[in-house]
Amino acid sequence: MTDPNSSTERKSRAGNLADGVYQALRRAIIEQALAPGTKLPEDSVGESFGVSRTVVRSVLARLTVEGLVSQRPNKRAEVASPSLAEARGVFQVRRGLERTVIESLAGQLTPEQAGELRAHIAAEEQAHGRDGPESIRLSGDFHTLLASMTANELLIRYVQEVASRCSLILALYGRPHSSECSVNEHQAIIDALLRGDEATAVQLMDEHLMAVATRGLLDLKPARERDLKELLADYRGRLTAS
Amino acid sequence: MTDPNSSTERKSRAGNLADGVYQALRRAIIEQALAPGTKLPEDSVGESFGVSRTVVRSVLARLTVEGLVSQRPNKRAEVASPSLAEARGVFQVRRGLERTVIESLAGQLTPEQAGELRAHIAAEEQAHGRDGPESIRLSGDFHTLLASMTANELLIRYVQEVASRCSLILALYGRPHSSECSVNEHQAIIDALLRGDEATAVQLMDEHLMAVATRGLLDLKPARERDLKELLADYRGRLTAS
DNA sequence: TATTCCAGTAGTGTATACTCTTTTGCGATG
DNA sequence: CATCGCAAAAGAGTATACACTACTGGAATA
Repeated sequence: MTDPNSSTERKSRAGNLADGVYQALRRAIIEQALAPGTKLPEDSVGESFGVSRTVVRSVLARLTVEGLVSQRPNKRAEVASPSLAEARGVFQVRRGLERTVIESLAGQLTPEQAGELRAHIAAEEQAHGRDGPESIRLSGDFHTLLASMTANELLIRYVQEVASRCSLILALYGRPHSSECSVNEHQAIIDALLRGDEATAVQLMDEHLMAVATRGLLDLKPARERDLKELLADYRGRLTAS
Repeated sequence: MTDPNSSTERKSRAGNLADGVYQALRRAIIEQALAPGTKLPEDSVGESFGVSRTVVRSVLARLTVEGLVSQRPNKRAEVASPSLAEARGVFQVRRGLERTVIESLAGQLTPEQAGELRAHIAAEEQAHGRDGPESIRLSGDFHTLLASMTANELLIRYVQEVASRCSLILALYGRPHSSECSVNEHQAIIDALLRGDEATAVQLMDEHLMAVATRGLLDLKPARERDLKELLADYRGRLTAS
């Protein structure tokens, strides 16, 4: 073992290290700690988390499938930087997917689920001021929370995936805090949903996503260069974090 | 190397063995050479293709993501056997996805693309009689062909994925040759598409998918037991096949 | 000085070795 | 005869070793 146990990482009986590293790396990318284009050599990432290349390799493969990392044969993996064309494609798919979510949820929500949604919105409002990674994540989580209520495994996975990709896209092309302004829109959507007004809900969601897409379109990012290990330092340790 | 070169496998300069094995295994599953529930131990599969567990591992991971294989920690991987609930979920997602495909294609097809589609339909009619794996595959390929014309990478991937899953599902729950009867439906869809009649095309596609879904609902499959390596024998060799 | 070539280095692709978990088969025991 | 337990075998999780590819920088050359 390269590094028996460092700081706070202690996952009862390890089963798969991969999952932990996956979560951490994924968050690091989505929360924009790792800018698009950042190189991710297998060894370096492995050292950062204290695992071998084998593990990192599988994680990178997974993230590649999800479009957060791009990998070409014999080349170092890097944080993906989707083109504008790809970005448009992702948003188009997302609209279709979330339409499906709405359709299967309209008028079907239990009171508990309604409560969960309201609580989430409250949290979003709370984090409204701060522009930290928190706010970015919460905004995306609204959509995955909604999706998770469909109990449709595949739909959930797909929505998660497009939501992740969108975070990355907004990081690349979006204005600094473009995500914040959508809290009311979220609110309006669940209102329609709870009324059972499917048509309106579908339309609101569609408009919301269009708005999010068009809100992000400028800003090329200066993207300060920092050391990879330093950037990842915050993400080891909490391997099972939220 | 365990097995330097066996029979016809010669991929110029190998780059990634994984891709070849992936294609082969995927086809084996989709064409129902490997029945749902078939165990896929890493070593055995590796021996079948003359590659190491490392490679097989990555392939299985990939197929797991795509829902063709299911893997639980410390358990042997096996060909997935989705539940009816999951099956329904897949079809629901598929409908949403293909709706998006139609929407972005209506009235946008070039003459060449139209020709390609017609050619495909012709091939489907040709294979109509034989119930071989050929027919199963062609039927699914219609949808992926259509998707590929959107030039939306993500949409293409998702459609491919759901189409694969659906093949598996029909293998599990469908009647023997349920896929054949849909050639006319395919025809009607591209007709509407070429006319630029988006609304009709969307509706036809939706009905088509509903029909495919409901056509498959009975038959639990006897599933003859055969030796894994024997089953896979046909699939090695042609690592870059169509 | 600019350019080409080559060696050294960094990094991926693949195989294999080792450890730990799960399964399996068989003998002891009720 | 059933079943419980345990040891051997099978298999997954992980690390590492080695081979091959791609990048880098500098020396030799024009």
